[in-house]
Amino acid sequence: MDATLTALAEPNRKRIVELLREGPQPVGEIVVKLRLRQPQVSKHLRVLNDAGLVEVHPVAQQRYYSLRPQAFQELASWVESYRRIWDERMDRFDEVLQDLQRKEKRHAHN
Amino acid sequence: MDATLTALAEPNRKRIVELLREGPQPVGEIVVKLRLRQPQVSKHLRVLNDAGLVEVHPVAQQRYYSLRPQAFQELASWVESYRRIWDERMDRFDEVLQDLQRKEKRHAHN
DNA sequence: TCACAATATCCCTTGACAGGCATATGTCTG
DNA sequence: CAGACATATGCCTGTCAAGGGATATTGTGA
Repeated sequence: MDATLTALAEPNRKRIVELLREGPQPVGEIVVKLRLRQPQVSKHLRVLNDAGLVEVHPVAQQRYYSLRPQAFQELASWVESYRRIWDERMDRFDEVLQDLQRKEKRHAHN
Repeated sequence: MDATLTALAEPNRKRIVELLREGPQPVGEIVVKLRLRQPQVSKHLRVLNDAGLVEVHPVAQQRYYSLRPQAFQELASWVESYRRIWDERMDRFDEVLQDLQRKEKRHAHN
């Protein structure tokens, strides 16, 4: 999860991921489409691979990279774990805060 | 979204966010609970704030920080936009790949 | 107004990491 | 096996951002 976020935080890496939504692509195609240098693309793919975000399918001398669904599922559930923050009593927290503020204000006036 | 990911990529910042799940907390409490130095916590909170991940409620001389639901909603929908990657025909891509591989293999044998 | 508490900002140093480029590795074809 | 093609790795450099520590800022109570 940590690795996932770090990997996605890099702009070009995120671009690669977005591009891979269209389907598996060989390195050379990513290079052309994103107008990056081949070595950097390879390096970024390495990071993405280590983070489990992509996987490789060698075809002839090309290597097709594709998104690993599992990684996104995990990311999704992590974010989902915050759903109660806004679904459930987010307003409860607000109440508590307003209470605090009122209390302080009264206190200041004494 | 970009800022969101960058903000969450930093380990201590992610810790702060996780801590804030328990509810709004003043800076000093975060300092104690996470055993970080106060200036760094303030700096991280600044980044989180700029990214729209948290918001501030001043109470007396303290400043309560809390999570901003909206930021997490947006993050959630971004991740959700990848759902088709694993929900829908992820296998279609696999088929395509296997086709490619078969084709190449046959070609190699000619 | 003064002293204090809570927090923010500034400056500095250091480490991590991305880009650029040369080159290594691996794979196919003839 | 040679040569070409696709991709990966190594080394170097510059940049950026996080941590440390001192200090500024702001609000609060007496």
